[in-house]
Amino acid sequence: MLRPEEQLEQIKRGTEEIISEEDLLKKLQKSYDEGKPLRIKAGFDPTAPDLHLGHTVLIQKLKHFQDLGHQVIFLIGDFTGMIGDPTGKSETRKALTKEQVLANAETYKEQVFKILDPAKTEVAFNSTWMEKMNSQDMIRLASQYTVARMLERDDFSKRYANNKPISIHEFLYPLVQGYDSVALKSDVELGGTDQKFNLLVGRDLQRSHGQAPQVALTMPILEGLDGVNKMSKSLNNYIGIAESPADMFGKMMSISDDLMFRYYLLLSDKSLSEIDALKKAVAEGSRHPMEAKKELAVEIITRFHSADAAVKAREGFEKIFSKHENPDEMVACEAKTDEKLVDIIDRLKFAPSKSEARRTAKAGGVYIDGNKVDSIDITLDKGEYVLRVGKKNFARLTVN
RNA sequence: GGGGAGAUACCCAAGCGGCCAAAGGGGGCAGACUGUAAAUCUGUUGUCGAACGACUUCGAAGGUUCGAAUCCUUCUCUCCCCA
Repeated sequence: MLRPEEQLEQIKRGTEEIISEEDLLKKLQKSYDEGKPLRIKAGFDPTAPDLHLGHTVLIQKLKHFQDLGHQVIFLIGDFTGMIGDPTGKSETRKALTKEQVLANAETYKEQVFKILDPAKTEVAFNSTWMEKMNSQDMIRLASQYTVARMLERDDFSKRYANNKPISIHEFLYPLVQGYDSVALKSDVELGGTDQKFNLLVGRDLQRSHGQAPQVALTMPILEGLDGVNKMSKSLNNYIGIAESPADMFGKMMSISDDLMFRYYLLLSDKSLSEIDALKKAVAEGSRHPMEAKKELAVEIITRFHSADAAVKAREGFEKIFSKHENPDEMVACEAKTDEKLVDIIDRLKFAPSKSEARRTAKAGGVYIDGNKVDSIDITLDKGEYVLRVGKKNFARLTVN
């Protein structure tokens, strides 16, 4: 085991805030002296079954703890998922059904073990203890916090100020999450910066239950592909870790240069000094930003797929977008001479509706063998064609 | 419990009897320019239909009217003030 100071150095990398560093060092020291691993908790709301790079910022940090020999607890908030986390939301979330929550939790586990070692990870569900609580217990828990303190929370106070509804049950969310820390006797809890409030509630509740308060460690929130909003499935600005190498590569290349360095900082395994050097080289013009971006894409794809897949994704991308050639693999589609092009596009689901397909064509986004087609209310003669709709949709079309 | 305001398309937001498939902005999509960058500019943005057009949509259900997002009734939801 590494010495506490060295451990702290590794843990600190990339973190937003540690409350408090002093507490953490003490806990690390104690763990070191007694040879007892710390209990590291991170909770996940099972609303989104597909993990994306935004989630991995945190999971990577869990991995760091795991590699240092500490006990990682992957907490699935199946109970809280039925409440719906109000964090960062401008509106009340819809509650999930029990079935949805459990199904989502399964997919979660599968994906998270691409990063964490399943043998060294404790998986917990907060319904285990929450469902045993009766109404009295719940009220007792609720009595430990005040409305004024709840309203200190940024998203609550904003909603309150903007005349937006806040349901009472949303106040329970931070309390339950805090109580999870009591139930798990966690030493450290990890979360995004938006979780800071919830993590701190955990400290308070632990204290009032006679436990040493956990250290709250927050990680920065990863911006989505738009570079503004946080990466999330509902905003459709994410890169899913289960996505194909080609999709990952394409999405990675579409981010701005500024965002690329942000991604380097939070996602790459490169050391901080390497990243700084790269930034400098790009600023001086000795490195092309596109090259740096491709490298990052390759690194990420290698992590979730393989080095081989990453190289192939890069080659495929260069072929289509740099050399303007057709991709190696295209959807094959057969059609008859009397089938209209609109219907073929509709059948291939290259557009959400036929009207949309017509609009795309009118805007010049439909190509046959590289030539723009302005009307898609046409039929094709017998033969082989390459159909392209928009930037990404290609099909090998056989008309007979 | 009493009084007031409100619910419009993916989001914000105008419209307050026909000219409303519904202004404007954001976002999305496509094009130009590029590094599939970003920024900028242009077009477009309910569905079906080649097109004339037809159909569905302004919280929900009824009603008035030749005609309703707009008026009336009931209901659902939200916010504010007072208790």
